[in-house]
Amino acid sequence: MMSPQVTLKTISKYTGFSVTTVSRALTGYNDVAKETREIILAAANKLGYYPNLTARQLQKQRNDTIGLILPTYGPRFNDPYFSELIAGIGNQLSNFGMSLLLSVQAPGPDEISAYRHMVEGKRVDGLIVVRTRNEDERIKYLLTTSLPFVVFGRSNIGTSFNFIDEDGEAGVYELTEYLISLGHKRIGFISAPFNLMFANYRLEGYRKALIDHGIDFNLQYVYEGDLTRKGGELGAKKLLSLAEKPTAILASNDLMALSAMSSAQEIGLTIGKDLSIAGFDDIPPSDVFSLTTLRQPIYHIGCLLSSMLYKLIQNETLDEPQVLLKPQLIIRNSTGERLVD
Amino acid sequence: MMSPQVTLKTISKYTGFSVTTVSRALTGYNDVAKETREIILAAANKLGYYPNLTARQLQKQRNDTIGLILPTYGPRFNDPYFSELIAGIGNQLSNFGMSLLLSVQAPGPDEISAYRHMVEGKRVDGLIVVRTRNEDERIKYLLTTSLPFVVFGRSNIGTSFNFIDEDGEAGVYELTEYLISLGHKRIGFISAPFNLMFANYRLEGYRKALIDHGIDFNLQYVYEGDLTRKGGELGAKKLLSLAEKPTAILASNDLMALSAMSSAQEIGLTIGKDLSIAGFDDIPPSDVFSLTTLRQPIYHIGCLLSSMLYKLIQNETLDEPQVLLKPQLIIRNSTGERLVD
DNA sequence: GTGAAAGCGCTAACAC
DNA sequence: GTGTTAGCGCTTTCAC
Repeated sequence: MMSPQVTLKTISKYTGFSVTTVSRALTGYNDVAKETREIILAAANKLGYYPNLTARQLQKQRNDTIGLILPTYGPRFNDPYFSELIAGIGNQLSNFGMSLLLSVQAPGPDEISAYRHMVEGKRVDGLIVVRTRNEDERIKYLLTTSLPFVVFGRSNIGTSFNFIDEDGEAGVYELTEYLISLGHKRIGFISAPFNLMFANYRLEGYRKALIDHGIDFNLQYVYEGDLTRKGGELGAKKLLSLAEKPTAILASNDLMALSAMSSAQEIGLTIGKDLSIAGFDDIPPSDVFSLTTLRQPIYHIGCLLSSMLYKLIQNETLDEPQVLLKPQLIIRNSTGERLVD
Repeated sequence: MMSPQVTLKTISKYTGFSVTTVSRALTGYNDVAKETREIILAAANKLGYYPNLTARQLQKQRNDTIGLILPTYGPRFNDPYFSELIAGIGNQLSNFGMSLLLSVQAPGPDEISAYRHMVEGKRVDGLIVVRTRNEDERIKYLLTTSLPFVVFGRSNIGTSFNFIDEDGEAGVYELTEYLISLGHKRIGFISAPFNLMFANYRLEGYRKALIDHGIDFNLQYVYEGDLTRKGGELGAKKLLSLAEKPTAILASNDLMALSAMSSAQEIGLTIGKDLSIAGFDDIPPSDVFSLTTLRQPIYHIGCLLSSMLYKLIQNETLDEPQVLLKPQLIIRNSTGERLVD
């Protein structure tokens, strides 16, 4: 209960062996007499010894902990897939006996402080950066330190770094091409905020597919959404109020796609017939609503991020320091042949 | 860059003052000469000093960190609202200058080890327990330690502890009553796994409302789902294959409600007319699909959990050690008057 | 005001 | 094999 902490010293006094010997016996050194070890183990067990991890960390200059700072805003602004990502990162980490130190910090002036706190306060052995942005200052900062880190996403900072990313461009290209093959010519695009790197890749896939098939890329058909329900709704409204309405709409994430879907239904359109809709992510409800989408193996990405970082921390070199995963096109009923003009 | 760590000693040597004085100047003690402080501050700044948090923790016997162990399984088994909860916990925590140590550990034999690791390894100043279960052993364990902790959810362990929970029973009672008021008499219930406490409260609200309105509580109308899409689908199929089909279905969470909705639509039922459906949580897509549901202020609950725990850690007493929040009934179009027999 | 000394709990180098 | 000593970087008595 409120018992004073049991330390090596306690066991040392109890058994008569020195603190050093106790330490060695407990950490499994083999230059300890078998009998001694047994005595010490028994005592430790009896007294309920558990090593003080902080002390060990200070001594070893290693925390067995990695950091993750979630760039999230207030309520309802969180990607549901962050939990999936964290689950992947965390599960893999526990295989390595490491833990995750997590902070939540909205992008802005305090963000780098949060990074400094972890890095310069020597709280973590490595860091994972997620949701990259244009000229990402977090990455720039980390490059000035010697701390190992891996990034989920790419960024145009002019220096190379270790990352894993989904190939949004290739994915959306394939999806757009699929829509074109269904006869669609006017395809709207509800984008994520342009300062997010993935938004650009996805948009680019869309643009290229259009061009490659002789369709004009027209900014009128692009709406910059905010990744939330609201964004999808506003995007759908704007695109569907154009004189020459799109017959298909692509959204940069499923949440916006789903809400665009619902907006369209409200004004009487039948999805997959009057209007085709597709998203990106394949979050659980997408399946439920038969949304055509691109699946990101987000849990798996989390595992991979942990593994890569762990290797870096162990000073191993990565055989694949930059991984690009192709998302999988999942065709469901929200997309269909162009029937209207 | 790879520069050796700048410590108090470095500054001490650089300025000629003792380590003690440097420490006092930097932590803002006022018994340091103004001039001395300025010299030291300047040096610290110039050398890029940042305190080693691990060392400080060891000395202070305090980590400014709280722990959270996510009881989650593999991919696709994660409640999307965990990210919302974490965002709330984390954001509030940073207001207190504290961080969050997070582990992921599926329920099972290793789970308590994960708790012991945090608690007995003295890695955290307090702990948050989420998703309570019957006879929750995690809580039992924590009660044997002297570590402050708060729980999201209640449990029948026979001892009282600090918690915050949503009043699932009252919520579902109100919702069931609402359905009854619409004329529904045969109401199906897709439950969460019975070992989860919240499942029982919600089921109980349903049961009581039926009884109170003279409707038999019949276990045939209850299906134990697994909280995933699949559970909702199987639940809907089972319930809708009964000889006396329900005219309304309640689900213990939105994800199951949404997939039940979709299953029903597939066999030609119009939601809100032929069949009413309601859920619990109000996750983002629920809004989109006009699902009647009970809203849990999950982000806010996260904030509250942090605040409560912080107070406990500061040795303050809680004026409200056990909080029960009434969820808010959100009526949308998935529920309507009973039209069929 | 400032410094010397001790100690948080642990590990590691070196002796014996 | 085991103990002594030192030290990770910090804070905190206690002198002066």
